[in-house]
Amino acid sequence: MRKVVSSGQPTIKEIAKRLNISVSTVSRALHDHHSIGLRTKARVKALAEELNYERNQTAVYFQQGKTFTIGILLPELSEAFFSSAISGIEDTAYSNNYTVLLGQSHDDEAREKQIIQSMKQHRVDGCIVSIGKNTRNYDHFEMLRQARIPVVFFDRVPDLHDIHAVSCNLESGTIQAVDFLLKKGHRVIGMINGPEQLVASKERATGYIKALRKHRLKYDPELIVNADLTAAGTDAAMEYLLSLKRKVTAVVTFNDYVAMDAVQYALKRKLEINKDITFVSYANTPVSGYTAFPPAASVEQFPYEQGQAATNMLLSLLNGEHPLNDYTNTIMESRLVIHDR
Amino acid sequence: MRKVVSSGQPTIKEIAKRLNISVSTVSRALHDHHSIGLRTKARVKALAEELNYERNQTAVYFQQGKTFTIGILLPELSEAFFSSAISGIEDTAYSNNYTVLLGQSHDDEAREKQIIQSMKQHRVDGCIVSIGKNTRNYDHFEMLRQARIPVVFFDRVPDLHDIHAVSCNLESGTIQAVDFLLKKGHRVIGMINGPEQLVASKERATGYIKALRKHRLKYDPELIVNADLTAAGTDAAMEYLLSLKRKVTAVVTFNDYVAMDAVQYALKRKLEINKDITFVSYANTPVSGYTAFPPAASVEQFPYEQGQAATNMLLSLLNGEHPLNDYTNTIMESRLVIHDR
DNA sequence: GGGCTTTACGCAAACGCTTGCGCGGATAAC
DNA sequence: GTTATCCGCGCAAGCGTTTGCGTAAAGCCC
Repeated sequence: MRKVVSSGQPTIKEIAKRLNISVSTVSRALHDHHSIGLRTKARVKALAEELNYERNQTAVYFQQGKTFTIGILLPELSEAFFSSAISGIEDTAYSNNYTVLLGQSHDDEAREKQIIQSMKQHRVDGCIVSIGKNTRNYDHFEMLRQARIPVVFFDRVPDLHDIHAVSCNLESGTIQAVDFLLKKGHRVIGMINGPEQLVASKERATGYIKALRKHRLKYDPELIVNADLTAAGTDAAMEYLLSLKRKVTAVVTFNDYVAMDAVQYALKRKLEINKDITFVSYANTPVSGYTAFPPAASVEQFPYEQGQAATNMLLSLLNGEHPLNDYTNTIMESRLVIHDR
Repeated sequence: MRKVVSSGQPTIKEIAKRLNISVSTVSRALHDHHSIGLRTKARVKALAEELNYERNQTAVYFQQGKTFTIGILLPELSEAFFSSAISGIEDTAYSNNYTVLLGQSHDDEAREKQIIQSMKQHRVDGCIVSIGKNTRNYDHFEMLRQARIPVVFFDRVPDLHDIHAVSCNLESGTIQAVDFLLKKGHRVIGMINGPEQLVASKERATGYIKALRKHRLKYDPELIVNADLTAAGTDAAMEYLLSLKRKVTAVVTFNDYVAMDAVQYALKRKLEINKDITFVSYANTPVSGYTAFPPAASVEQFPYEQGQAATNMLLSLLNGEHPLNDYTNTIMESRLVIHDR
């Protein structure tokens, strides 16, 4: 017969043989099943302990069709926002006895699809996903749905209605941000927004517009520019904003990294930060506190908490506490954190 | 019999039945086994395609005793160094068809042990580990060895000889760093080092001493202080260094975060950075480029490359290309990156 | 003491897949 | 025409665990 790679790990079969009882009895004894006598239980447990027995989870997973594993798909692990989110996800997954399988898409749609495929093959119980900024096709998630694998999206959420999602209401944060700038006297406020298809970009834009309307100010579409979040893209966006006839005195940037790049560009153009031009941003990255010119304020998006919330939602889907087809979009409030008054 | 939770996913059994052939034939056909006729292969593949068949990996894992999964244990996912490292690990694992299971210890030894335990139960093929800064007991890794699960340590490596490890030679980097400061005229150089039991701390210390010796300068043990890497610990260390009789004009800090905290402390003490006091650090964190007072130089530790190297090493252990008991310590050279001349 | 329930355990199937081996039939070699 | 060779496929075991059901033995009540 086939060569068995004896891993040396003892099995319940082994225990059963040594004790002259059946494997089912051993299994039940180890699970404290009521129908097993106290003496047998004790003997089984003692021997298990002695042999250093450890349940073969792969066998259990296979048998039960459940892996107690959740897949996480993110664009980029090394981005601060996502690494905090992961941290939140891993923590709550861990305390619910789930483990976490990881994949990064690097914002590449093809790789995203492959990772989802691989997770499906791994038979993860569910997924937590933040889509890449270029992803426009959602077939791979549709496949997950057909395989009955629940997915919770967070932060970068596809623009669909029939999904589970956790995200931060950036509209309100944006309103706070623009309010803040208006109160400081700024009237021409630019915005470096992200890729158009991101829900987050839309929320920022509408927040921006609503804030202006609240103050009975006219909205000038020229002032919002969509960028690709790279340093070069940010430079181009800044160049554009500074080239407008109306003099831009403040800019709302997509996130703190964009803000840092924008600051660098402004410095190159000999502008004085917080005087000639003021920046307000998103993410409230801790390191920005150490920077030379941190944004005057930043919208905190609570990545760790978003991770927790997404995981909790997924867990309640997995436990059947929440019906799979009852799509909910948990929205967390963002909050403007003011660094410089 | 037991209720089967029909996941709807077709199995080879199903295919076999529909085609009136045996499961073994189907299995072999899908694997392009030479002993299966071309016609049958085609028929099987066509039907598999049509039914959207997908191999149940949990079954394969179980049957083969291999999971194509590697476990990663790190102190803190949200630390820039580690998130870069993860990124490198995930990338190389991915391109070798391995997936990645994740756990963070938060520098807590108990949690570290639990995670290792969980990974062992998950039957990961191998592990990549960076130990917590408080970990002093290595029993959990000994258990992995007994279970024949190879482990590659990286960055934070336990002080043992019979392990596989990838790390950065901080001694050479430290020599470069101290050289740099000496050439700038500094003669009293402090060092805020990490916890004593970390190998990295020892390397930093010996590098420091060797650099002085190279320049025929006497080594004053008072100038090296071990800290715990928290902001408070850094403050205390700075307070101590600044209280010495000999006036410290430069400080080598354990990493960029410590450097940032130290800078903040110095500012509070009304010291002028790069004049009254100069900092040199480790990690070369990208954000430090944006900070008001980046360290004058930083020792790059190549986290992404360390992650890659560790993964490659683990893979060659798993493929049997490298014997399990041939313990090697791959050492990558660190390199001083000078920001401010 | 007969019928009942309870206690404590064993039997065997099932989860989906891989693989060593056996075997019938076609083909090639002599 | 006989024997050796090879092709194409099926049989069945086995991976470790769980679990529905069957069943002895023991205990209970009247």
